[in-house]
Amino acid sequence: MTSTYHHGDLYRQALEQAQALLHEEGAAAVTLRALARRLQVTAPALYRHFRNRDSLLAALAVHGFRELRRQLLAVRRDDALEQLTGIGQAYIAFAQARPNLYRLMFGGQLLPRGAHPDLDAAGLGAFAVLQQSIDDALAAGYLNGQPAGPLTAAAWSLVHGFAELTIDGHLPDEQQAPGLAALVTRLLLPGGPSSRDNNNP
Amino acid sequence: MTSTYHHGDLYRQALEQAQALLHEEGAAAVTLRALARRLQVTAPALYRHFRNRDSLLAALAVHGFRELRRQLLAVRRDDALEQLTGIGQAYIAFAQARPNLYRLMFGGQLLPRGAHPDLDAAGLGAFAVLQQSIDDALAAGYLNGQPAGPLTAAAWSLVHGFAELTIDGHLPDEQQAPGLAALVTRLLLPGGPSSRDNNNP
DNA sequence: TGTACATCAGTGAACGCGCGTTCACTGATGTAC
DNA sequence: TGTACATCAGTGAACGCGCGTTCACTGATGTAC
Repeated sequence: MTSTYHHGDLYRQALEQAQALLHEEGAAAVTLRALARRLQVTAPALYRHFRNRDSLLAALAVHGFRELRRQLLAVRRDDALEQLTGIGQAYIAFAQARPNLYRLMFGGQLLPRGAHPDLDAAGLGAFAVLQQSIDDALAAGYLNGQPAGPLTAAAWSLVHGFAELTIDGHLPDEQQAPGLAALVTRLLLPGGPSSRDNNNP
Repeated sequence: MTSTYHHGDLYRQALEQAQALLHEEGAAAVTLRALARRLQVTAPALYRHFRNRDSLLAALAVHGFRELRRQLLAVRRDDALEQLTGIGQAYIAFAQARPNLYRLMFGGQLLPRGAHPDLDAAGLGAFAVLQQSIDDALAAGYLNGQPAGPLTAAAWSLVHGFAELTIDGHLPDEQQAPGLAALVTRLLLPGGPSSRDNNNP
């Protein structure tokens, strides 16, 4: 029992510690050896649970996308337009709370598309929530009936761009980011924030 | 003369080949040794021209920001609103033409803010062009007089987000990206593309 | 114009590092009878 | 209930790799007189 042989829980603990490592030091620091040190286990032991380093990273990203989807699904507002902006803000909050995870998920360099089918599916799962809420807003008569495709691309671009710019410190006034996020997500709406209440259908 | 001693032009050629290496294989592949191989020179020779690897990468990013600024300044449209969307599209085109350079410039992990003053200044120089064109659009009575700060953040988020999503292959319909970029940059405008011509001041 | 010499910009060998991964192994666990 | 044995999940040593960087050096260049 005191022996570390047959740890019993290594897979779960490895994922947990890999998430911590990613959060604290970024994707480049998530090496099998560093993870093994953290788990007080030899590095080859990890090969019982992960095919190689790449699939460890892919597993982290998959978990990230599923958690993102969960958080977006948790947003519940009565009005379809409020729902849409709420989802946008939840999206931004997710990225700001876990910048290194978010970079791994969207970095593009570390995890080439197509190499990990699970990963692609998990990404689409998160994307679908945003897409649905745009469809709902359109069905409710909002957004001037603009075509859904470009609208979705624009909405996603806006929140993704804002998230990345803030977590990388590129926006000058980052200190006021919370309020800024709300304003920014509303700017996409017809007429902008100042006219939101008096000229919608 | 046939000797490689006193190459004479190593700094310029090193920058050039480093740009090529970055473009072809990404920032991780820009190592001093790989660059030296490409230049048919020993690695320590590069230390005559760059303090270390990090400042080589910083030099690449600085050149990137200056080129981006140049391309944004080259946009010239009569109407202030056309100017703004033109700049947005030029921005997106820059990122799509040099994805690896763009990732290096905005990656955030590779080159921490504050470590390279030249780099921060070059970044602000590019940002200023976008900011100016928003100020101009506001002065011309466009954009419903919304506050310039959030507007600038939103505009930058939109083009940055769209650029990143497309170069990383995250947008489903990437094949139609050229037309999509035009549509997306117009969505920020009051009323969206369909009503752009008939309800502006 | 010629020569001594300082300086500049390369070379070649070497350092230590951490990494992913493979290999033969061994101790712990669970199962069939 | 006890035992033989297959299987599972670790260990420890080792491999080869490419990297950034330092060091003492040397060949080429330019300048002062």
